[in-house]
Amino acid sequence: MTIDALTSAAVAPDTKTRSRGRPREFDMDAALDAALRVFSERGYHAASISELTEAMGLASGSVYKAFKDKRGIFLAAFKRYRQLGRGRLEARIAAAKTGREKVFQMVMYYAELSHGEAGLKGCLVVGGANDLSLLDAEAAGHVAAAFSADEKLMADLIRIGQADGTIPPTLDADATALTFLCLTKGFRVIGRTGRAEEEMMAAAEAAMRLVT
Amino acid sequence: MTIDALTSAAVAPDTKTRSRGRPREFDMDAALDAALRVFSERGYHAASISELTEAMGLASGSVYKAFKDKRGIFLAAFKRYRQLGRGRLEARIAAAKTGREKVFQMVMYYAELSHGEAGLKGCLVVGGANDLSLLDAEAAGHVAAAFSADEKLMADLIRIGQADGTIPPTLDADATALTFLCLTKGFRVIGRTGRAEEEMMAAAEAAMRLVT
DNA sequence: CTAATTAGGGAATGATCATTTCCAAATCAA
DNA sequence: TTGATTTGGAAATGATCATTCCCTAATTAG
Repeated sequence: MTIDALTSAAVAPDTKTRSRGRPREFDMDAALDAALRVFSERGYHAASISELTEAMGLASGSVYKAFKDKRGIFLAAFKRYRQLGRGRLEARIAAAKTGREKVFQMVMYYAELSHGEAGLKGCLVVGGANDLSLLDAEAAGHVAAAFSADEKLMADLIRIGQADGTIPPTLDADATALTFLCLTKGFRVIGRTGRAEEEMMAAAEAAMRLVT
Repeated sequence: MTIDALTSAAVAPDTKTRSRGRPREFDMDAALDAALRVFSERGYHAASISELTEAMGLASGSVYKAFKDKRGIFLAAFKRYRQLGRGRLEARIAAAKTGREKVFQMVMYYAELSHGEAGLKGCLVVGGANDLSLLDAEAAGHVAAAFSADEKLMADLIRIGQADGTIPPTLDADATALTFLCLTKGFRVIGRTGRAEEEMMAAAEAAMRLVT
């Protein structure tokens, strides 16, 4: 599934095309960054429209011009969160040379997001899985797609390592990819309780035994 | 921290001592089981008092006689959830002979909770970490204590394995215990998206490389 | 038996929530 | 310029939420 498929019709407006009428004054990306922060820290249900609008620097009326409803804000913020995160992750992976090192960089990426203050603020995808999986089938689909994308990426990296000789060819790449997926999402859960950087780094290092 | 320390004063009443006045008619444990199901499936904030009281088979007035407030219901349900889960986990571990097998049983315990319908319903501790970590310091403390207890238990099991020769003595028991903790809580997150039993079992098997 | 106490439950209560309405301001099409 | 269109924003709206009140019922203490 592509990330473009994330936005359902009329949930969020076009960011670029010039249309008639008064032009939008606020920066959509900045507003979504603010919204995403509120949703991530407080969770979907505890994030009130007043908190969202205040963080976004907009009146509620303006928000409802730009988004269909609270769910629409969430879905748009979720899409942006995935795009930004995926970009940062891919840049790190590209800089690593071997398959094994790419796997390590992916694990480290999530470990580094999961300690200290950043860790306390949580992950929008993990939060979405908790808050919406049984209540919103479409949102649940986006969450599952985000997990699947990570799982597939990790499986690809493992196979690269198996091809270049840095990961044993005998291990089950798909099963190990799911193990790594659970591990990295678990980092984000444990990170919400406030963990030291050294602890998370050590856990990431220990995890590399999975591909040894 | 002991599990007894979970209940703050006046949050939930004594279950046993006979007092004056009309005796309680409902079964506290059954009511808490119902409440923890609602909290686990819907999350703390999406669980309304009406849903809770309906599931518990009580009127709202009766619930507020037995608990201080919604938070009190949650804390009592959380305490019961931990007690029940810990008991089941310890029974499984006790049945295993070697340290390595005890570790495997602990991983399998969480893997089995994380597939199919049970997996979709989520984990109250993981949900608590997501819903309350930044909003309720006391609840956050209970969540952190639950994680710490699992982490310590896992570290103990690894050391048993290192002592009986089933786990390499060279590996870092504490770091690996945290890795396993993240992994098992990640199981519960991924389980919310609906995973097949075979997938989760394979991921649990693959995870045993961490102690190989 | 009577008074005190506690539980059960349904009907208020007041706060907060998501959403809508309405009007002024800014742009485009003609 | 004029009209249509869209945004910004403050105030209103109606629903839902957690919580309290109040009355009845069941028990214990004396």
